[in-house]
Amino acid sequence: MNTTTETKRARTTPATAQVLGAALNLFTEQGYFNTSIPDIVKASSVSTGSIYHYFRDKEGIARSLYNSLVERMEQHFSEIESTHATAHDRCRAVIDLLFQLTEQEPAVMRFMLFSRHREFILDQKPVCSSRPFVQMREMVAVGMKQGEIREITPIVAASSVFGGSLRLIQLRLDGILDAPLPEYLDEIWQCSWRSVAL
Amino acid sequence: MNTTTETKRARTTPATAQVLGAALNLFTEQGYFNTSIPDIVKASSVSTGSIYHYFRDKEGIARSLYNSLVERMEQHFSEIESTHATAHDRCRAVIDLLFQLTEQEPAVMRFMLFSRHREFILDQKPVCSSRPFVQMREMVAVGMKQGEIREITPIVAASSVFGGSLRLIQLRLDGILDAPLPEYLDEIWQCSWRSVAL
DNA sequence: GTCTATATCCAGATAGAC
DNA sequence: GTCTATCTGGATATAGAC
Repeated sequence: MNTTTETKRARTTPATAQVLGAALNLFTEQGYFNTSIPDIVKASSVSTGSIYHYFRDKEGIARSLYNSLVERMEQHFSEIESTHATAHDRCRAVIDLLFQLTEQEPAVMRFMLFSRHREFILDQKPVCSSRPFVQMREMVAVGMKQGEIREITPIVAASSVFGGSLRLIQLRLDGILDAPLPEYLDEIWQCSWRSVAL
Repeated sequence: MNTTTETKRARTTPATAQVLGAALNLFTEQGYFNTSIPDIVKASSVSTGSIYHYFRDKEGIARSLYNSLVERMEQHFSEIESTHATAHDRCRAVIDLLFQLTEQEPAVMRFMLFSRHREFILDQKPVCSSRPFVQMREMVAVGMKQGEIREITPIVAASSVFGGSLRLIQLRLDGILDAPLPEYLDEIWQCSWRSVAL
């Protein structure tokens, strides 16, 4: 499938998948710059030559990783938009998803949300401008138009709805929170929604 | 002043101040790892030899910078605690301060809040565990004990009170917000407080 | 396509005169 | 204390056999 109009991203072979997996772990555990190609070679069991065959350079690995994760998040959010009708339900579902993802794949969340991509991926826009974040802000904006959410500056509303949860995710990833995030979902959501509801 | 019990931090000479200033700008503009010692030499007009004389190594520059900024923030917050009596007033004052600092010294905020210190300063605890962040959580905890804030999990309350504002700071630093942060203070504070008030 | 061996570069760090 | 000149390691990236 999808053999036509290949969008200049590397195909997925077993080897590339291994490299991307190893890179994700190393990048999030030690940071991009503390991870050398030899490190990735060891962790992925793929040789230097093959790595450079699939990815133009080290940055290419990070770029490929980032793009695939953003795309995956986009699809999740679109799914949420199509299965939930109100801003209330959509935003809650987003937070629920992010909390679950954080527990199941902490490295993914760490890389997506808390890496400084612009320091190692050239010409990269800040994460906040990426499609998934735009989708989150749109959910809030729609909710405001439809009278679910108070009339305030849209970006302030969005920050208020998602800010607390994103903060909890960071605390969890930094080891400050002992309990799994889903345990806090009801409480934080109640706070978040109160902050913008009529 | 403070000549006794010097706390193993480098004294402040004109040269060290220049190095720290240059490093702060370079680290926040390009990132720590994209900044070389020669870069700092050029930007600070202090020679390699002197830099290594004052700071053990490159990491030492970052460490010194980080410690001095954390200490400064601590003092700001203690000042706020002693001049404001309620959690409501204290938390609002903290956000007010952070918003102003972001406008006046964006590099300081960028370095404090959004650098991955643990990737380049060894044995560094996550920022969220640093004294200023603890102070912020304490303000909320006290407010809860005194009945200003609903009885919920303390860390959730703190995340809800400060999460939206921290999010706005990030958006502002990433160039997503055009207007200076203080213009949003009233709105975001209203949201934040509603989220936890009785 | 995959591998090993190797070239090249430039970073961090030091030596030692002044 | 400050400087310039220099060393050294290890990183990214390539060459070229298989």
